[in-house]
Amino acid sequence: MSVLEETDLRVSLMKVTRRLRAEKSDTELTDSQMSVLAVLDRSGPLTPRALADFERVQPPSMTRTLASLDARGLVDREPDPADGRQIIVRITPSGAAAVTATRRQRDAWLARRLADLDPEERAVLARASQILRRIADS
Amino acid sequence: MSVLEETDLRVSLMKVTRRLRAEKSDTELTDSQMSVLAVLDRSGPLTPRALADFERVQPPSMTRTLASLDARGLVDREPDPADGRQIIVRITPSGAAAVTATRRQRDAWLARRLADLDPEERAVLARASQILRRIADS
DNA sequence: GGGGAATAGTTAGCACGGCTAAGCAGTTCG
DNA sequence: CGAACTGCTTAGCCGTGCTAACTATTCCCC
Repeated sequence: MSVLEETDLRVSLMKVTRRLRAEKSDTELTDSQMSVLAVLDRSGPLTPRALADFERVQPPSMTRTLASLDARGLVDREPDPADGRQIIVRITPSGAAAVTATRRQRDAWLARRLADLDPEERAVLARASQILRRIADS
Repeated sequence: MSVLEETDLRVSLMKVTRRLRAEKSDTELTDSQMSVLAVLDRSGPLTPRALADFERVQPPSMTRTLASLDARGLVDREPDPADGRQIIVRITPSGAAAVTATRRQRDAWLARRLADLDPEERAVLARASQILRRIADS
């Protein structure tokens, strides 16, 4: 078995991610917008601070992303009745629909590439996906 | 065996790449600047057009990135003696040093994570690296 | 050889999303 | 009560993606 070189893996990761990132269309949400919506869709209502921490972003950056999502009606922002400093961000039905639509569009490029692989290679990527997730969260 | 979902793989890739990107050296090179320098370091002098195509970016974006690298003395831009329309971009010794420094730092972060894996997991990532490279180049 | 088409690079201007600094409102606690 | 802390926002800088439009040069075909 080949030796795993950090540089090789890193370059592969960045290259394929750059390709993925390039696969956008006009109607599509940006990376950060999509990512925030996906978190809200999966985890339920959160505060801006919690979202910023999760995305490893500073609070002002999250404010801007949320303002943009709010303006498009994809999220709601309501004051927290229990703590006047906090805001509760909630995904709207329209936002949830956008998550689904955008995800589908985004996955299309990758799905086409995966379709060209043989089952064993797909299995490798499935396992790698889990391992990389663990690394990213560490 | 788990099913490979495009979304899972895509999110894993983007998450870990985001973490990697955060590991920049003190020289404060951005991802795109670093990427261009790395290409020049590996492939030798290139034209802006060639760099733009390689990075899958429009020429004006590359112009700006190159201007910034030029201003920092990390690349040189000289007219092509053979074709008056073209420019030849060349990495400087200082630019090559920046590549090495950043690469070392990013590899270090990843190397620490890989060290926590067992050999079988590392083998999976080694194979995935090759598969992803092929996908990125497709 | 001359003239239009194509190519290379740039400039201008917009959008977006990182960041820090600073400010305001609300909460906590000595 | 008042000072310190927390949560969010605003203001403003920067990098980098884009398109449109411009200049300069080269190519190619009549």
